[in-house]
Amino acid sequence: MGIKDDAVEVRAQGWRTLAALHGLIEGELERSLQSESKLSVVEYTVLDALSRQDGWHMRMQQLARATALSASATTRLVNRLEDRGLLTRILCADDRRGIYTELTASGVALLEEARPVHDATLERALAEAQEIPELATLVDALPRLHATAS
Amino acid sequence: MGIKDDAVEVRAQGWRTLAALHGLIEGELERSLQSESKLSVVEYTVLDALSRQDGWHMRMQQLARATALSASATTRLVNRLEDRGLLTRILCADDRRGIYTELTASGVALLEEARPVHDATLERALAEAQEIPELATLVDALPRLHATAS
DNA sequence: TATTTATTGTTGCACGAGCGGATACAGCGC
DNA sequence: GCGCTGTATCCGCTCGTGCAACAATAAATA
Repeated sequence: MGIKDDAVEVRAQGWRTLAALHGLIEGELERSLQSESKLSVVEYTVLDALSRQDGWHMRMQQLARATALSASATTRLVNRLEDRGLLTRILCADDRRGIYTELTASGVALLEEARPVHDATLERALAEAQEIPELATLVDALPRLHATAS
Repeated sequence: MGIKDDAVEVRAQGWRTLAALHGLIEGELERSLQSESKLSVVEYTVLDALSRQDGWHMRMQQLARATALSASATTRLVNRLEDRGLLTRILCADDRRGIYTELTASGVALLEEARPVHDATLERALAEAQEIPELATLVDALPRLHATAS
């Protein structure tokens, strides 16, 4: 086993840990968001991303990248949310091929209702993960990624 | 914004980063494994997990936990792999309710063919992620999770 | 200016995977 | 015998994919 093989194995193990933690958290978020706010994790992600965007709007492609979805899945996702009145489509003034998606008032309201649920679940899931030896170190590392500028 | 609110926001941001990196890596793995070995990421995960297991066998429930899948999804997943001759089911001798899944020779062969593809893709995906500022710190942190005992 | 080419987004389709719930049954421990 | 656990199977549902066709607009080029 040379240094090179080690690197491969270290990467693989890191990936397994990442995937395991991701699966755990996503599972819990899915359950709580679904039962409390009738939102899937992706849907929450969209609303949240929009709310953190300047002017609360985003183009379809940005959205597709932010959610790691295909173009058609993104269209349908936005359709679902639009049907529920949580966001609207707006034509870009500058590039009229483009379409902005923008939160509506009730979208903002639902998001603000869901956010505490999301945050609490996240906290709980991370706490659980910390009890699992393989995941604990990653859990510890997460908050250090974006050190708060004191 | 007190200390408490900061913690919430730091967790949320950590989770977004984790999810983004996970999505990126999984997407690339999915494409390369699918095209090179006709395996999905979950399927590869199962084969890999089995290969790293003492005696190369695992019970359905362990598998369900390892893949973050439901019981019924696990059954179907194992069915698919069994139909392709990559693993077999074996009754537990001690607890005859339980079922062990075990790699077959051709399962091992396929895994060994797929592993380099997997590892190379993982390396490439991580390199790509490192180019993305929001993800770079997490990418850097990953290999440090399981420090090689020198 | 007129014509081509590229980009952005939508839609329809066939297909596959996962889910929860219900059901069934065998084997375990008491 | 009884209740619990481990597994399989079936159902209807949702959501994802890739692909191809299409419209509208922008950009490039002749």
